[in-house]
This record gives sequence, structure tokens and C-alpha cells, in this order.
Amino acid sequence: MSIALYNTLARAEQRFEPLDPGNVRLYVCGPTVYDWAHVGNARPAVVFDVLFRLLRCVFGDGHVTYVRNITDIDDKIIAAHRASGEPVADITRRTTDAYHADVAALGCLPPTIEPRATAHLAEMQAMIAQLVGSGHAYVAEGHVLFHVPSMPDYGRLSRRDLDEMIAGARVEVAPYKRDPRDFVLWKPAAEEDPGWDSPWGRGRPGWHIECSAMSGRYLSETFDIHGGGADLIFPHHENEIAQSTCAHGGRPFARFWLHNGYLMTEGAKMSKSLGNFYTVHDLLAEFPGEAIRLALLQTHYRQPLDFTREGVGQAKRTLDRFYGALRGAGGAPAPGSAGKGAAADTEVIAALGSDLNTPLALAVLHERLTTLNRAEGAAEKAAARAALLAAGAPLGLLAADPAAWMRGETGAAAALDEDSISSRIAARAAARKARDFHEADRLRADLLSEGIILEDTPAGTIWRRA
RNA sequence: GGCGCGGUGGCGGAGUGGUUACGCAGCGGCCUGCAAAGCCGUGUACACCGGUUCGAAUCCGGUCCGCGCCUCCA
Repeated sequence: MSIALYNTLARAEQRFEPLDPGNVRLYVCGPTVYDWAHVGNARPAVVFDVLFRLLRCVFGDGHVTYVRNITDIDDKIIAAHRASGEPVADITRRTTDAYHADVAALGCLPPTIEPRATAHLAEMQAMIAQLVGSGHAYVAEGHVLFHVPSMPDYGRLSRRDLDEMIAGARVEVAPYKRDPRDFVLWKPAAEEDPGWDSPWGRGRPGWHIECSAMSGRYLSETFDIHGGGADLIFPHHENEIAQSTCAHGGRPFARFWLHNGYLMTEGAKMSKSLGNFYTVHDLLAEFPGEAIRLALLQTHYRQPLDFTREGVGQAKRTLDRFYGALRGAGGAPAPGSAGKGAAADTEVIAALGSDLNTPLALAVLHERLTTLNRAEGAAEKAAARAALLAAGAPLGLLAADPAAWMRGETGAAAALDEDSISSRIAARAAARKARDFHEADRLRADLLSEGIILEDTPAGTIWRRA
């Protein structure tokens, strides 16, 4: 099984071979915990969860190390603290908990390691000291700055020309900088703000250094894949490369750089002022997490994605088809363990191995669905059902209990009075038997108005939530 | 201005130098008391203009349109 991934560093698809098949190492930039996660945060979480699952399928569950950080020190967090007065530690803990709940609802596996920036100040300071000592960084007015001209290869990832970057600069350059392109590794902290003692005075780390320090700590100097949103290519990832490479004596940093595409909502750039800024938390009140996940995976990860409520609604109805077929196929429900023990679907794996082509993988799922719907007899149905579940597993889909899904229990919808539904279905059955179709249709219409759809099957009438 | 990404049928959305993507919606049929679900069948496509080619929607050049990034936090 070969995997090809689009490497931003090469601007081309490349065959992926890990440095160590016994320990495939993946780093993804996680959230800054100051506010609810929005769909723009959800996309990389879901996309790289699929990559994690693919790597586990190909190299074995225990042979992939997935690190996703939590940025819990940042100017936005301090700004939130100043605005509300809530202690910084409370903000970050509360927001981290909410993030965990959100991504779990989206069906994302926990990463192998989830380091917090504030727990790695020692590593960051050691790296900064190393950069100062080797002449790649300097101290100025309480700041430590990375000196960009000290790295001739700077700009390779984002394909930026060093000279043009100065010409295009539109922000006033701080006077203490030796070069306009230099960026902060450490900056002084105001007395009332969070800060740590350091050889350069009390302060806090710059934005980029945490990822360099934590990836080095958990994945070593050179590792396989670094992922994140395309908006991080510059300056964040460019600066990570500069810091890590220079601190590591020029040895390579991440070998593959993967970036998910931008996200729009309702046809426009995501913006709070336009009112199209969806938080995952709000969406989960309206849709099952799996529907949001499917809506995100229906577009290839590098393509721009226009996220709409209509799109999630359609994804929900698509899942209704899958779960309806699974429910009809019988067998013991296996919540959370779909595909476990079953051989991975080679067509799905091949699609995902082709630069995470999730839309193609989903087309395979639809083939498996049709096969299941055509299946006759218990044995054939059981085999088709297992095949569909095995196809969904690498995508993190179809792991819920089908019966619970069809009853609408997997979303945040209000609980139903099942006794009332059952008694009215019984009343309708009696009316049908008496050929009182007028009454039977009235009962069915009644239920429909409450969001309950009836289906008459050879085995009796079943219902589902609209 | 610099760098980069994208424009596929009513909608969503893959892919490929010559062969059905797939899903939704639509239409016809089977099934059904009627529906629903499912199954079978079915139509419209590759922004524009040039070029390369036996042949391009797929490669090259240009144009138009949409979008993003261009830092040191304010």
C-alpha cells in the first residue's frame, strides 16, 4: 500500500515513506484556547484525524505518534482576560475542555500526545538560548529576535523572496529590529500579564517557538509530517522551519508539509460581522457531529470549502441513508467499534492514500451502500453490512448505533415519547387491517407533523426522525 | 504591488490526453392500499481566448472572475 501526499514544500504530490515505519511521526498545529472552536478550526482537526486513521491502518495502530498542541499562552488569551476579568488559567482550561468535547463529537480520535505550551517553557527557552548562542538570534530591548538573514534558505516553504518581503512590508518596523523581517522569539511581559523568568527578563514566548520546541521534544529533530491550515504557511510555519533548522545545526525539520484549504461560510469569507461565523458548539446544537464531519470530508482537504447549513443538512440526510440500511441489515449494534477486527477496505485505503481523496473514498462508501441494499438473505446482508462498516472506519464514519441514529438520539434533539409513537403505530396498523386508510393516513400525517417518518416494511412498520 | 489557490452539469463535488465519477434534486419504471425506504433506467458539464496534438475539459500561453497570505498584536 503506497501513500502519496501533496507536499507544500515541493508544491507537488510525493510518495510518502516514513523515516521509521515503526513510529510514524505527525505534528499538527492545534487551537489557541481563548474562545469556542469554529468550523475553520474543525476542518484541520477532522482532516488530520483521517490522515491519522489512514497511517494507523497502513502502519499499525501502535506505530503512529500524532502530536497536536494546545496554545494556552497568547495575546488573544490575554485580551480575553482583560475583557472579562476571568483568570487566564480558567479561560484556557474551560476553552480546552470545550475543544475536547467538540472534536470528540466530530468523531476525532484523541492525538497520541497533546502538549500545552505553558508546560514547555523550559524547552522553548533552551531553544531560544541555542539560537542566540549560534548567532541566529539576538537580544534587543527585552526582546529576543530571530535574525532572518542568518538563514539563507528562509522563505522556501512559502516561496517568498527575501528582498520582496521588505518591499511589500506594510507594517511599521519596530526600531529595535536589525532587519525588518526578524521575528520575536521572546518578548517582555507586562507586570499584570502572565510571564516567566528567563535569561532575557520576565516575559513570554513568541507565537512560533512553541511548535518548534514541542515537536522537537516529542518527535525529535526530523520527523515525517507537519500539518495545519493553509493560512499558517506564512509566517508561522516558515518561522518554525527557521527556528528548528537553525537550532538543530541545519538538520531537516518536517519532511512533508500538509495544508488544508481555506474555509468560507454561506458563500462568504468567515466573518463575525457577517454573522456567518459558526462555532462547532452552536452547530452541534442543531446537527449530529457526524453530519458536520461528513460535510467537511465531502470536499478534498486542499480545496476551498464553502461551509453551509444546507450542506450539513444534506450530509445528515446522506447519513440517514447509510444508517437506515445498516439498521435494516440487522445484526448486533456495535457502537464505537465499527470495522474493528475487519480488514480495511482496500479501495477506501487506496483513495485516502491518494492524497487523502475523501470524496473518492465516499463514492466507494456509496457503492458499498448499494451492495448492502441489494443484498438478500441474512448471510449476504451481514457480509455487506460488515463491508460498509469497514469502509467507513478509516473515515471515522458510521460508528454510531444505527437504531439510535434513526431515532435521532445522536444529535441534540429533544427526547421523544416512544410509547406514544408505538401506540399510534399500533392504532394505524389496526386501521389498515380494517382497511380504514383514511384513519391510517391521518395517524401517519400526525406523526409526520411531529417529525416522525413511518416506513412500512415486510417486517412491520418502523419509524425514524426526519 | 508581491506570492499562492480556485473557477466542472440545477446544486454539491472527484477524476482523466481518447472510455459512466459519485451524491442530492428532476424525470420514467418496479414495489406499496397510498406513501416512505429501496431497486432499475435516464438528461444537461468541464469560465473565456489562443496554441500543442490524430484527438483537450485534461498539457502550454494569455484573459476574466472569486479567494487567501504579505509577520513581530494593535
